[in-house]
Amino acid sequence: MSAPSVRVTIKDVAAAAGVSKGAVSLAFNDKPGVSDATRERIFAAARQLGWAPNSSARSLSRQSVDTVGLAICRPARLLGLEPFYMEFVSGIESVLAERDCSLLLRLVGSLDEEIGLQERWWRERQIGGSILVDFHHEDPRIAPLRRIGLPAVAVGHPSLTGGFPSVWTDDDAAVAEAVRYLAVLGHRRIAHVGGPRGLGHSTIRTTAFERTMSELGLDGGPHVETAFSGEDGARATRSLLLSAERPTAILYDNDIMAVAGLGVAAEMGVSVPDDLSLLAWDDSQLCRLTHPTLSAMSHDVHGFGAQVARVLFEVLAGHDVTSGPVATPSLVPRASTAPPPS
Amino acid sequence: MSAPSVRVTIKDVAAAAGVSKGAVSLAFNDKPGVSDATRERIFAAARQLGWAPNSSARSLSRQSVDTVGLAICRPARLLGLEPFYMEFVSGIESVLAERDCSLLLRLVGSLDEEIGLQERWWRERQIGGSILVDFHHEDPRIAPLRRIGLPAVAVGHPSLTGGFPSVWTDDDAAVAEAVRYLAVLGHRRIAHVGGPRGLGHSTIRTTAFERTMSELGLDGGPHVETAFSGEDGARATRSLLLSAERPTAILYDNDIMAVAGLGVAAEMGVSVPDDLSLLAWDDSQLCRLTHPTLSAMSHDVHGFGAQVARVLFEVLAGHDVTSGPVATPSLVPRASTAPPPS
DNA sequence: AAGGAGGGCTAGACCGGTTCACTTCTGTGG
DNA sequence: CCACAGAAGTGAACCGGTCTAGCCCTCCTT
Repeated sequence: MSAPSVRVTIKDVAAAAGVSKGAVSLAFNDKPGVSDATRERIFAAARQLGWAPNSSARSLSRQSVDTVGLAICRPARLLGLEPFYMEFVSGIESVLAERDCSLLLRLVGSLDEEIGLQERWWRERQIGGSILVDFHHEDPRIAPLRRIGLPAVAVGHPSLTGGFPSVWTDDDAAVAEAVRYLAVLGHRRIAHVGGPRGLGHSTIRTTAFERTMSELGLDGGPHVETAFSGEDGARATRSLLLSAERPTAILYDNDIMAVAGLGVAAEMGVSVPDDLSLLAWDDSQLCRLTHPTLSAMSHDVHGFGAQVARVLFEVLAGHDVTSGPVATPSLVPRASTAPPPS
Repeated sequence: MSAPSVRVTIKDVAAAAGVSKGAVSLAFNDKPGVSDATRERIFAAARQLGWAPNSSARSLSRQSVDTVGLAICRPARLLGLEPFYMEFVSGIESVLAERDCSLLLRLVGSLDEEIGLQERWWRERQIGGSILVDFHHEDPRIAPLRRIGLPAVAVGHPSLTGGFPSVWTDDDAAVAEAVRYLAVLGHRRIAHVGGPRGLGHSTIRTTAFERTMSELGLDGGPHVETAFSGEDGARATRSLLLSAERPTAILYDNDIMAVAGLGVAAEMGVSVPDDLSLLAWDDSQLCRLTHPTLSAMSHDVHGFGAQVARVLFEVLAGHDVTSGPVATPSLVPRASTAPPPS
């Protein structure tokens, strides 16, 4: 009664259908060379035996794999908190699934570890290509991974991705929109709680922040670097609120830090949005659950992931790749932003 | 200059080292039959050619795969929010990585879709085994997956997992602890915001809640069913706070709903913890970021994932499996719980 | 009726490893 | 000096598919 542990192979199906292995292969790959009647007979036999082609054998002989890799390099405790990645992964998968492809996911502790992993994956032909995320300045992954010829698509601005075809969000424009919005509300002392300087998109956002501030004739607002954790966001907010030139608005680089900022404001008796406006990035459900609800720069992370996957398939198909930005994050005003106290 | 797209195989390495394919295989698998000197020569040749064994070829001839599957069935938007899964996955991977194993992750939309996926994975020999999560009552996955003989470990109480070896947390005991704690503080009207009834561990918690309440001689506190989303948590909290018999304490089944509950209390001018105590489940960083900080039932999710992976390896090795619970979640009191108003 | 085209199908090489039966060589005990 | 054990290494079969060259047949053309 237990599982028939006999391994059923293409040969068994062929025998059952009274044809050769080759015919079965043709039928299962939708290729011409078998009549409709035979094809049906083959499918029936396969169904009855519960056979599906062995994927190792298939990729061995096809010389190709239908798996793509994704390594994410952040401490797990942080990752769990950022809704971004799960949503991103689900976008990737929505496209992979259409093509019967799988995603090999790995959380790594450092970029060097990632380099080793990607190299191994590629050399062992475990993956057909990879998605590279979180680019740093002068990213150390670029040289070795290009050298081994790993087909990949990079998530990040082309200025960071060292020649890999890439997909990115126009953070520069989005930051500008965020800052201008706060300025229009009347804020003049605007602070920015950003990510670590090494991380490419953090730098882009920080630069955009400073540029926009000076374009608006506002003295460069204070900028604090963090590692994206909630604790960091709380610490940064606390120190900003205690500073002599206390800002009237704070722009955060993710939503978890903004939530933390809201907590700190409450703790210090600073009223949001009356005394202080907060603006989050990476809008997630979280921003709608707090009181007051958080205004945020929102974007379609699921669609972002899907687009990345689509471009990867272009790369794998050997097509000319269409690097390009996805839709720019746009402002969703909620209850955490208002004119500054007069 | 571009990547030397020549495929280097074991034959090339053998030639370079002046031995046969077999010798290279022995060397790379740490098997006796080659001298230390030869072994070194082989490694040197491999290193120089940048060779690593092709994983498809290897699993084809070994008749085994070093990949395990995990399908998670929840809407992506929800998933992103629950820190639980990322942390859980990272725990799984910490064990897989030690054994050079990979995780195939897929987000699915329904249990039926998962059944199809797991069957395909297994029949195509893409995975050597699987991790099954989120068991429902009379879970429809059990019968078909047992029938095809998929080696798997289940995450959930044995009463739910239909004979699959399993790992679980003792939610019953944890709920009892939570309720008793609130009772000791003096609360008598305690409410429970739980998950959907179909979901196994939700039912266990709900039952435990009701049992403990009656053991303590408290009239069965109101229980609300939700789908685990923040919006659900907000809605549930709102209706509880508006009810005639307004509870003085609420126990939530995850942390995101507790955060939402906190927002609703603030919005309605109900002071936490003075007028209302809140207790969260699945303690994450989030619980420390709000104001007030959230008391929670905390457990080591990373370790949970790791233990699940270890048991899966037992299963794969054909050993007798050691099903068993992991450490029971324990209460971490913070600022959201206090005695009820007198 | 001969020649050609093309559909349907098969045999067998091949993908890149692992493994097993077997050979060769070296040292060892009787 | 021979028998024998064990270590080192080889050659070929095998894993389960894909794919190409080629065979047979039917139908069409002239």
